[in-house]
Amino acid sequence: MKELEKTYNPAVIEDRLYQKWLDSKYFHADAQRAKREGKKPFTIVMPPPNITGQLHMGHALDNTMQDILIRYKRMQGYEALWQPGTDHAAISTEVKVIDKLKGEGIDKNDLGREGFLKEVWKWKEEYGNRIVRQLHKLGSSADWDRERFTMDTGCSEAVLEVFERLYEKGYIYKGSRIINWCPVCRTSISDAEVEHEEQDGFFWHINYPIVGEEGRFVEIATTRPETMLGDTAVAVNPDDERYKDLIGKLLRLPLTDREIPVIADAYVDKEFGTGCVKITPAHDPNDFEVGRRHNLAEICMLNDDATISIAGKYHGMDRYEARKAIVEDLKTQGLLVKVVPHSHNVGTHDRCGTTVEPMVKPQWFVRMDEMAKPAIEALKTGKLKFVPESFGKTYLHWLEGIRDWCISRQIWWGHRIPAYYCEECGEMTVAKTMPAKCPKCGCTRLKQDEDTLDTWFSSALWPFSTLGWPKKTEELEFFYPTDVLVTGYDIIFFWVIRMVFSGLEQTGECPFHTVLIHGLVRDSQGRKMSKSLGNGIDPLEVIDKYGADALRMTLMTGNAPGNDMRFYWERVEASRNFANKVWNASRFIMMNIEKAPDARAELSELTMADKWILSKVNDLAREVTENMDKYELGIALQKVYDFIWEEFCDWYIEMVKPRLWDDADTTKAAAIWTLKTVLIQSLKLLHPFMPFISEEIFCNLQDEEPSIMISAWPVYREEWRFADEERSVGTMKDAVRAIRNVRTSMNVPPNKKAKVFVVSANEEVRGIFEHGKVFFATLGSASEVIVQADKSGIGEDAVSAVVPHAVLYMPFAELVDIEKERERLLKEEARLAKELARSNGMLKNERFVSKAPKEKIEEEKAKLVKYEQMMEQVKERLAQLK
RNA sequence: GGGGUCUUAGCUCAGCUGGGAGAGCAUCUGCCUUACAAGCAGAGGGUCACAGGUUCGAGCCCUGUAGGCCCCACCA
Repeated sequence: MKELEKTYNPAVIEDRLYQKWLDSKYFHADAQRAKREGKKPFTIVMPPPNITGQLHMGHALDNTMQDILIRYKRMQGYEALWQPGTDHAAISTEVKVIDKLKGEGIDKNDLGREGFLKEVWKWKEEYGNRIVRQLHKLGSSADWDRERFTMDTGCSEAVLEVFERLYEKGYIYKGSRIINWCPVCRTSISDAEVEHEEQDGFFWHINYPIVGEEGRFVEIATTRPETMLGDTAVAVNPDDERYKDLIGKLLRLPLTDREIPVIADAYVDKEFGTGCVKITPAHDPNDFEVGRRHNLAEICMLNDDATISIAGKYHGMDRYEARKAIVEDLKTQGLLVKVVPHSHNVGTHDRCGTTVEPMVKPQWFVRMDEMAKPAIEALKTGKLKFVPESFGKTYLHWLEGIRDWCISRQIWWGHRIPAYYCEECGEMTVAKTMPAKCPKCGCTRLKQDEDTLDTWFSSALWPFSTLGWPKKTEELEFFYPTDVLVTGYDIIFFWVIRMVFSGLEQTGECPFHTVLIHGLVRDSQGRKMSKSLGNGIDPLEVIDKYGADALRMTLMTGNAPGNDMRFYWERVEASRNFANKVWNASRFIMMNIEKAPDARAELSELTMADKWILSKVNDLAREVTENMDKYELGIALQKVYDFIWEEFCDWYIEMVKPRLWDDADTTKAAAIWTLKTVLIQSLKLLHPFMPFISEEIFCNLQDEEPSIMISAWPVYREEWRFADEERSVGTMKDAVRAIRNVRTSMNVPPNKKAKVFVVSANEEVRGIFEHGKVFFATLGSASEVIVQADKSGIGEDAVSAVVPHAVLYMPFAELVDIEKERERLLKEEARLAKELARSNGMLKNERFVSKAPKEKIEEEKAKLVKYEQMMEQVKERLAQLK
């Protein structure tokens, strides 16, 4: 056992302990060993952070929650695997490396595909592990020996396997369809990657002249006038009486030499706008559908960088530049009817914020209709659960309206699509490796598809690809399906849903049974932490200043699943203070153990107080376990906190002090044994939340076990249940509080000790107070405690306090203020009267007595008796004071 | 347009299956009491958004209203 410093200093302890845990392989899960030892698996896959990432508060929260669950289950005797790894983060990484190269004066295209990829891998080697090291600082007990990367050989193999399987099943197809295009990143993106934001814009009303009818026009309204260059029709509702005669006629498309037809389609809303809609099949998702229904041409009028591709005046202009010019020209020609302010939704790319352009391009898609079904079923049958449950609705809602998933990206960093084209006949072959020759014409010149896969395609396989799938590994067999997935509500669509349908499709199993959702960590004003606002708080800074335990505790207290939270430094301080409290209580206990290193005690030798606290910590273990099992981590931590600070430190330790100070006390050994036992139990319950401080104290406190993290989680023990002692100490606490109250209200200085008379007609109660005498000295500044059945020997100059079943008298002679005491008693009388009224009201209510459960009625009756007795005492005392 | 969620002490938030309103911070009053002033003891402070309903009993369940936040959605 070592001497501990006076204040807790996390900095010197945390790195050392983390290294010890790593060296001891405590984080490592082993299927073989587990099977040998008959252990059951408990598995969590870590959401792989991007290799471009830096640890932020979201990661800190996410990983703290996972670590808590993993440490808890590990202590419960499960073979707990926390599978870590990183994500290649396709677009994010590519953009980052392009930027870096740009800074060095290098253009991506000059390097070529091979050269560029080399640069990205170099970048990954250099920076890709940064976030992993940062996760270490947090205390994450992930199995780093199994760390994976979405583009390592195994995960890539899984990607190829899945792609091939889905292609052969017809679930993956290539087609020319309308997709979201990011003109800055120059790639397609999926629907989920588009963020909609409300923007103020305009409605431009434009006249399209009717061919052959001089002076007659069709008025359309648009928010994107430049797209008219791609118009191939104007549509009206077939039932719209106003335009019936127009259907089939031709219009002259202004600013072009083209003529376009008026068509009828039910998609058009008669009530909205002018009732006439310009149709641009190549640049609007609705128009695209209309166009396909009517066999309209799809005229692409934009280049990949959103400049105008159509030959003529506007060629090469940026889309917004062109918009201005076109509006100007229409005005000049007198075709612009009016401009109306109009706010509408604009889609932007979530990575770069650029307004996306819908475009028709040949892309790869995953058909979703069939695969969505089992994923929906999984939730409905309870195979999959969300915590909190309400997110299940979000999940269902999205799956039920799901559209095909665009998986191809026009970037280089990522898994290249395993499709090969014959340069001779154009035949396409999908295969894991390049075929030796074209299966159709036998030509040996084949070329791989240029596109790569959406980064979420590989992370969708994460729960099983990391365990060796498609190989039937021992790990996969033992640890899969995993148990809990912890993540923020913001990536349910991106990731959770895709993991579920991929897992069900490829392995036949739901990849996890529970999805534990957390919210966002916001700044103190409730704003999202963001780079642009500069309001982010670096978790590493918090760890530096206050320790990882304090950060973890801050993130876990007062936080319910799925709810956002705000970050306050004051809360970190409160957490740090708690760590210090634990530290000092332990220091106190160790000092006393040193004085009596061999203290041991049998349960029968324990005093009332010892049994009380043992019983309390026993209850705590049961309750905390229940909360943990229900994922109520915040509540569990709150209970541990309250127990340690209030019950253990403020009450028990104080109660025990006189026994420790008295060399002749025969119950000293029992006290020391109890202190140590209760502390160890508390530390174990605290460990998942605050792993470092609990480990440090645990190891200093005893030599039998090497680490708290592999010690056994406390279970409820019948022999530690002491209901009588819990009640008795409850009575004692009431009495002590009453004494303190009286003293404070009389302004009695703490150093002025006073005799306390306890008067109770109840023999049992007198017995309790006799037992409790010891700790009245420190807790109630009592110089002496005299327990008796009546008031004999107590002078008129004593102050009184009524507690259940007893009245306390303190002779303060010169300090006594009859008026003040009367005030206190009257206040108490009023309070009791209220309680009695409530209690009586309930018990006299026939319907309550006949319908309420028995134990509730009994409970109420007991309260009534207690209050009646106290009321009697108060009245008696008041009468005396007259 | 659809869905979700929130409204509880001055501030930030807990409150598990309905059974006497809680925490942290802040405020006020005493204390350097031999583990801890990052502490100890005490105090004040709430028509649990509003209106109905179910129930013996509602912060909790149901309906509606108001306000806030979020997500989804192809009204040009």
